[in-house]
Amino acid sequence: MACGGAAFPRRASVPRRRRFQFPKLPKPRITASMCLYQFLIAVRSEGQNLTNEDGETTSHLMGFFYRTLRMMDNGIKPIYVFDGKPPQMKSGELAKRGARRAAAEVSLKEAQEAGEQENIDKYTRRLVRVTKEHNTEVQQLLTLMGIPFVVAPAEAEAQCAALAAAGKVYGAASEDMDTLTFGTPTLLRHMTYSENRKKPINEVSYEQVLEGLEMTKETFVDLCILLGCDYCESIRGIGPHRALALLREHQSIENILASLDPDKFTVPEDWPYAEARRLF
DNA sequence: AATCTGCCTCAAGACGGG
DNA sequence: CCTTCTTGAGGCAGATT
DNA sequence: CCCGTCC
Repeated sequence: MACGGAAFPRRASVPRRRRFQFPKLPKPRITASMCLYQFLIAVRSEGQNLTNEDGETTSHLMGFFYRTLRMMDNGIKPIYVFDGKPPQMKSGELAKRGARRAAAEVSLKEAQEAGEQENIDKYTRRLVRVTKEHNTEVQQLLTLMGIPFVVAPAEAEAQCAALAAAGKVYGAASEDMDTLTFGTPTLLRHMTYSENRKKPINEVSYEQVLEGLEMTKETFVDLCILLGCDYCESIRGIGPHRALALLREHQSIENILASLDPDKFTVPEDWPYAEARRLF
């Protein structure tokens, strides 16, 4: 999502390089849906997913199995969090996605007709879709492995943040900055990066972010809304820098709106920023 | 001149032998 | 009625100050 | 590290 790293000055995060690819931490929570996508897209051989003898896909199971073992080897006890019902999306976003998918389908067909294997692989990956069965199968695997998991009532990020805030787990592992907006005390980024990507695990402290930005929880939430979260549009022409500057000056979206030059910036009609705020 | 925003595109795991 | 669901990073052009 | 293989 769009609450991107660009919004956060480097001092707000605490990078830690470790000898192992995972830190020695007790119980981070990990959002599972993105893992599913990654495994289904990446775990392939000659363009095909790995399968059992009946032709059923096993890429996601391989991925979860080995990654979880690796974490256990490094002294981490993960708790996976699955998304509950899908988030209600903006209709514009949905349309865009449909268009992208359709474009990929056309490109795939062209590649197939031209016999361009490289492009066939590329567009096949772009069309990967995670099903309910994939989710169920992974949950079954985790059960058999004795690894706990939770199915969130709604968004996994919110659930992660809630349990981290309650002190049940060390932190939330996610690439999604919304997790921080939901109030996770500790956000672990790049937790699932493979070793060859050479990225250090990034431990972000909510408190230090607020301190570094000199913001309160309330202004931080407003900042994320201005940057464009999953729940509502952002204001065209206002990106990270202006959003930060405006909030520094005015403290809240209401105050900003009151002083914003309507000739320069167009605020979306019926802009539901208050609803978005309530969700965080 | 130096920023800043927005749009485009791409790529996405893990293991182990040599 | 069903097929549930993606996203971050980096590069670039053009607008803006 | 590189690259074939995992199913």
